[in-house]
Amino acid sequence: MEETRTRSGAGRAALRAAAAEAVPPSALEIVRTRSLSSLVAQELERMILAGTLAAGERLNEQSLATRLGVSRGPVREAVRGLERSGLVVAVRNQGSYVRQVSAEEALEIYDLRAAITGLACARLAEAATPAQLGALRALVKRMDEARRAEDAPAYYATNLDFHAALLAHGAGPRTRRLYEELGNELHLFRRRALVEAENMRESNAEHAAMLRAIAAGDAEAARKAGETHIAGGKRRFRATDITTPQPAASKGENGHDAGDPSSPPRPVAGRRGAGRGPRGAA
Amino acid sequence: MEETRTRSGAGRAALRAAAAEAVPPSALEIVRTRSLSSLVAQELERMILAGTLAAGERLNEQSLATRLGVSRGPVREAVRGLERSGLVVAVRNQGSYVRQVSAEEALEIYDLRAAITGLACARLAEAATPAQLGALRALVKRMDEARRAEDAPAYYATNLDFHAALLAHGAGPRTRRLYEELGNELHLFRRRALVEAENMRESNAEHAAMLRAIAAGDAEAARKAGETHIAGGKRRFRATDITTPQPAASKGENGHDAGDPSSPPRPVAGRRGAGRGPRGAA
DNA sequence: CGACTGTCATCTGTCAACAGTTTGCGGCCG
DNA sequence: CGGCCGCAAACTGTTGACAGATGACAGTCG
Repeated sequence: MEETRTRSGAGRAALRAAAAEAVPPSALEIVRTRSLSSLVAQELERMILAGTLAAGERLNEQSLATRLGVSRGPVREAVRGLERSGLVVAVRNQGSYVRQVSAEEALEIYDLRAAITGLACARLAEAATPAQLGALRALVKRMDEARRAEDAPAYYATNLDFHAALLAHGAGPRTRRLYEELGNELHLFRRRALVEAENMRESNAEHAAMLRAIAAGDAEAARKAGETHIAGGKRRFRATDITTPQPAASKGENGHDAGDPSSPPRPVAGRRGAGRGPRGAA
Repeated sequence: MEETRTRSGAGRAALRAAAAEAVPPSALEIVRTRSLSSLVAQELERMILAGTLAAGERLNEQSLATRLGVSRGPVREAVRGLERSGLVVAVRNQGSYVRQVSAEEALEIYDLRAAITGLACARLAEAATPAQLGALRALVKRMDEARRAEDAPAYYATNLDFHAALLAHGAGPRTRRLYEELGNELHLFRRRALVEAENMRESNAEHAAMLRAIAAGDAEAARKAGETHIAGGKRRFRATDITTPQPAASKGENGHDAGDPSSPPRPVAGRRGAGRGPRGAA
């Protein structure tokens, strides 16, 4: 394809249309507010979380730019942002790769989410309104119905709503953003399906326990119930993932210090250039 | 020079040899490893945290580029990264500003750090080695000496070491990074001096309590002690900052939902362009 | 004397081009 | 026949240049 750098206007229009689809309120208005870089970043993040860009995959700037109908500049800026967010890792003169989250990191993220959920539950136990409690109860009830009907997708969706409501009422905006970012990182685990796997009965029983403690105004119990719930998810996650190194015995030296925080630049699958291969082939 | 792309093989070997030899210090070698964008980002972050770029200050891309001796491209990429990190906020066609952290956000960050510290303490209570315990004890002892000598700077530095050691032994790399980022954000509070203000006696007593619980292997008590310590810092912070809205009475509706997560683009002080004024005037 | 509008300089957003490096493939020598 | 060298291509890193927008000053009208 030779349209690499010819008509950028058409491509941009395409991007605008794609971006406008998901947002009913205004059309070209968002373009006046958001810069191309941010739109590209949003789109890349969506692609990564949706799996269109798989974990470990290499990001070709030129290809992405052409695909989105923009120049390489905005793409580079967006990738830099995503790098800071921890969604991609970059190696100089080599390229950027969608980050791969190891099992250890996934478990660590579970711990963080547990702490945050516990924090929100404790806050909620101290200052929850009857309306908020009612909303949470309704969500638990909906999950129970989904569980009875064995409707896993519905349960999963409502579960997300429940946790979102928990954070919305019991935590500030910064905490919510952090929780969301951690959730996104969890999606980069090599087998993301594990993240969504849940034992509905066990899980919802824990939800109910959290709610009871919150309603009782027992901050300490609520915090613990929240932490336990996420720890349960972590346990179910670990039980499913056979390759996870169970820390079982070695309690002495918890060698957290080893290794890089982000996964190394291992090229993984996928070749880079086609060498001197025929470039005109269509 | 016409040798642009002639002997890449020999040049490569030579460069590799040079790279292998000149490992210890840092020369122009870092430039070969890190990209300009990352270096600029690092420098900007340093400037922001050091106060060279004050909170609310506007970032002029051209000025920064000239000052750092690079083009605007790397600067823009770096700023995008810092924007994702939450250190700056950007408004389209208007510029980027060093983020201003409100009192509410600062308090929220304190809560998050408390949860993280509690997590690390609990982990440590379950799996701390005698060597780690000894190191922590030594730090507490050093702080006590600094307190007796009323050497606030020394106390502050050792306090940082103590918390760093806590995280290094009791948490994973992701947790440590998060803790550091939250600390950086705290530095963006309008009166950053408050963050560093500590009641040395009270603070170190809490350190000792944390250590006791960890040594006793009581994870729950250790977690609580860690949380209490940061909560104490939060309390001291709030007591000093008179403008903080004490949530005292209104327990009913905790309206966390209001407002943007990041401070608005308020232009704050500092004019932008000089208009059509005489530019040559000295 | 106050409010409004026109004009302009500065800055950001974006694009296109240049330079350097890494990498794969083909050929050559041992 | 295997390993090494050299070439070539693609890709990233960086720079410079161009358009659009923003904000402010200055003149003018009510």
